Amino acid sequence: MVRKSASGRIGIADVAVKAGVSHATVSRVMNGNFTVDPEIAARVRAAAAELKYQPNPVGRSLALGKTDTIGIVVPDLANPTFQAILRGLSRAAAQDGYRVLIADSFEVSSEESILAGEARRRCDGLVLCAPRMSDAELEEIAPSLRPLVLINRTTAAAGVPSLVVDYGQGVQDIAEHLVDLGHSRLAFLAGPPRSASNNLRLQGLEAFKAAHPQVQVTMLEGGSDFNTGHEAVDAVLESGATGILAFNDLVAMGLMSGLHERGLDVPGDISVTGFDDIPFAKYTTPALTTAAVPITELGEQAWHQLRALIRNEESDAPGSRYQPRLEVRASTGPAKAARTAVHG
Amino acid sequence: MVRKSASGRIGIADVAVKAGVSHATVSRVMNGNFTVDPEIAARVRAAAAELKYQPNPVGRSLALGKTDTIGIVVPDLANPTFQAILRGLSRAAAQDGYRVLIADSFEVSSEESILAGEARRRCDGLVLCAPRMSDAELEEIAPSLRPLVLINRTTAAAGVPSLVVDYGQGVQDIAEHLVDLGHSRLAFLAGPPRSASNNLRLQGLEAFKAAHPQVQVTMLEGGSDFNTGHEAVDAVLESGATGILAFNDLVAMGLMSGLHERGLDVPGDISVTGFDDIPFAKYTTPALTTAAVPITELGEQAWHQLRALIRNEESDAPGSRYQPRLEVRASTGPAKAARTAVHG
DNA sequence: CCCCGAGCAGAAAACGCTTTCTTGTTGACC
DNA sequence: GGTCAACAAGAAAGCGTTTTCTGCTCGGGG
Repeated sequence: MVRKSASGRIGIADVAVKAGVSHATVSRVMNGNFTVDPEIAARVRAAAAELKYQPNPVGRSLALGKTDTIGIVVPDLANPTFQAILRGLSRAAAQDGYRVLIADSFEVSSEESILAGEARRRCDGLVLCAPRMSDAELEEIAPSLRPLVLINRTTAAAGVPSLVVDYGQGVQDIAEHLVDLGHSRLAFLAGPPRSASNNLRLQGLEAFKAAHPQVQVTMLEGGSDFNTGHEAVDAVLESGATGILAFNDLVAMGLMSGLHERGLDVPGDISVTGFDDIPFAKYTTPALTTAAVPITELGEQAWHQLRALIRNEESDAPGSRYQPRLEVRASTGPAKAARTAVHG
Repeated sequence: MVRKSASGRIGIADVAVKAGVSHATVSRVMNGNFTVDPEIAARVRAAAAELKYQPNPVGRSLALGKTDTIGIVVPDLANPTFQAILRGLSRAAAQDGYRVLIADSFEVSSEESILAGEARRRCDGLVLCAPRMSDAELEEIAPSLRPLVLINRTTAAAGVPSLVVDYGQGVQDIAEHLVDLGHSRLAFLAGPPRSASNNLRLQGLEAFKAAHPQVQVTMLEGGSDFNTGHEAVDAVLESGATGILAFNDLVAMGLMSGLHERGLDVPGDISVTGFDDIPFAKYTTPALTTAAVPITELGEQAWHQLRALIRNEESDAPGSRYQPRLEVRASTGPAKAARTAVHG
């Protein structure tokens, strides 16, 4: 009848009693300390096995000052981009014996720093994913969150590496591709206003416009999901553009679906591009031209940076920059003769 | 110069010293215990604020015997179904102040029980999502994992509620729908062999076949992702079926993409159905007919069941059963005249 | 034969918090 | 004015580990 007095669970004390040794010896055996007599060690191991003893990680964490857990804060777990990052992070961390705790801020930027703080205190490190908070706030709380790795955001705070995707370059590549196909009237379906990655895209487009003054680029309000694209059909048609750069693949899919409902052909009438190259992009009809971001790898790299920070506090990791790769598929094609605004 | 001797972080002791009171009093104040003189409480609060004191959750967890964290074990974080469950679970748990720790078994069923045990020990409860392990193994470890909630799996072990989706009924509904459209030759693109939900679908199809002996139903090997569907085009065409039930929406999308490449029209030549109604299903071209599973709600309900278990150990929650809802869209249509096997 | 170092295991402190137990003070009631 | 209840705050005991410190025993060398 194995039973622990208080908690109901069996602890190190039970094993110690059963093996007729002290707590300390049990601990030593469980941690592979070789300064224990082999015969006693065997007895302890036998007792532990018989009682199905499993060390309590909370007690262990308190004594060791580490939890073998990292946290990740994302603005929206429904977004495939963040899901992919989470997946890459989780997989990489698991290989080193770390688990991941997730915190979803639901795009409420005011909650972000509290959430991040709470998560950080339970973990050995934190990944802050595309935070929506202001630069000032980020810089202020960053030091208290270290070891910290940023994704798609940078900060002036010291010792905080960032992994950023060069959305500006990516969007320029896409625009160039459309121009090469003969499109001279483009439109950009923007993303969430607070998103740093959206700003990078806008900067990229400014650079593009400067280099191609003859191309007309219309800016349209937007968001980051299907509906944004689906509901933007009217605005897109009114713009008269023949080449549409959607904020991401989801928006592009929503847009294509809306265009299809109106009886318009992609890319015959209008060319559409996405961004991210989520797995679905290859299987839309027509397959989506997009800029591929090695997003799972980003999560993986985030772990590697964080691991370096956790292991030796002073590895001032530099962070790195990822170049999207243009992925030309069937949703873009040669421009028709110049169109004028079309309704419904 | 605020600095804690050992850990570098400031603890309850620092606040106590600064406020000129004992540790106990600080703890009482921080936990809203009203048996403290208001004036002293104010002093403590001021000290805590000035030092930016934040209680260490690990110490707290050890003392209280709870972590305010729950775990979820999924077979594959890349699967949109599990992502949606995770999202619903995380959101619901967050509203009650709980966080979630994720564990991905990467479809390695032998790792599952170890992973589950480790996760459970760090948490107050566990959600086991479509576990791939055997019934025997599940029943054996279930008691040690309680409070435990199962998703898409049941067990004879006591006090373990399950949330299951009636995939059998769903697949029958879809098949009926195709028959109503005049299809008499169907094919089922199966999912992963170890998946319990796949078995439920197969049982549903058996029931369907019994009720409709005149309908021919071909079984095809499969999987759960895009590629499965894309690579199944040949097998599908050889089967001569005009109505295809894909294991899930991903497989259906892969299949539609493959059919499109072969120049076949959906639903003109072949009708295709999915399962799950992931957000993408509405935006494929043609929009996908599928069986909608309230998957995010499933995650939410999982939390509610788990919460009941955590709060009063003896609330023997019954678990519940979810009925998929047929969602007819544009990927299914009237059958053409009977086709014979077509190649290439 | 005695002393000292090495080696091994138990005792105890530490990790940071909560909570019970204890003590000292105050106020009320007889 | 004395006794006792009520109460507020400090002391200390946990929670389950790890790890340092201490002490004991044994073997070897002087």
